[in-house]
Amino acid sequence: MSPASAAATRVRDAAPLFAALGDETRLLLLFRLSSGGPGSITRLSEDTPVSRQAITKHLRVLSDAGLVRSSRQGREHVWDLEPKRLADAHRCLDRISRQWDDALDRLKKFVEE
Amino acid sequence: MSPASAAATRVRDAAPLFAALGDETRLLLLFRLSSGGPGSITRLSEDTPVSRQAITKHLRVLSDAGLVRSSRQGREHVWDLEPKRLADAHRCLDRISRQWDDALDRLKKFVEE
DNA sequence: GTATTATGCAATCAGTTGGTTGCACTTCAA
DNA sequence: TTGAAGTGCAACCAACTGATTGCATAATAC
Repeated sequence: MSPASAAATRVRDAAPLFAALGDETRLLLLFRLSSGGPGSITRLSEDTPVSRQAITKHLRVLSDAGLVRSSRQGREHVWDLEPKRLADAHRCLDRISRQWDDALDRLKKFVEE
Repeated sequence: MSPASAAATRVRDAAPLFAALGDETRLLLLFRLSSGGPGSITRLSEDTPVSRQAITKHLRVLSDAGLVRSSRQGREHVWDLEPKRLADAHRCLDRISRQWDDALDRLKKFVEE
């Protein structure tokens, strides 16, 4: 695969992920889940100033991005982090960080010349 | 600072960054800059299907997020990555990755119990 | 069974976003 | 100096987003 199309693939994977992470309420939800453990919609809504419906929508976005998942327990929907996709996301971030390192090195050398 | 407000601060920093990264065109621009070096708006527009004005707007978004900067050279505006902010972003990604690692560990232990 | 709780669905709304086009302005080169 | 090249600005547009409210539905508790 050419470098250009490799970048394109990487970008198609990463952009929706970043987009899902690019909202304060959603990030707070993720932090809430990662430190406080799983929770129902109602419980997750209690921590925030926005309505339950708004939280539902945000969970849907995170779910579409594969970052969380839900399981039905009685009348409750319990949401939690999705380990597999979370690991994917982590690798994705590392890869981009590494490429940025390379870019920083390039800039550094450029300045030194 | 309490854990909750620490998370809030982290989130306020990270969300706009992720939002800026959450678009294919902008990510491609960043990869283009990190692999191909600095370039004028016209040059950067040549690689993409969208108009020059669209690229200008995306560069503005990236600039607001502190990820790129421009310098005037004659009638051209030359854009390049912003090393300092890029390093900040890198650290931010690492911090979140680490927290996710912790969350994954927690999930793992939870499953094993 | 009936009230309560947890959730889903739909309509609505203002604001943002990603994109375009047209025109004006500055700078460079012949 | 005159035309071409590189940008900026402004208006405009369709689509998406984040959020709300009201009502319906399903499960639980008493």
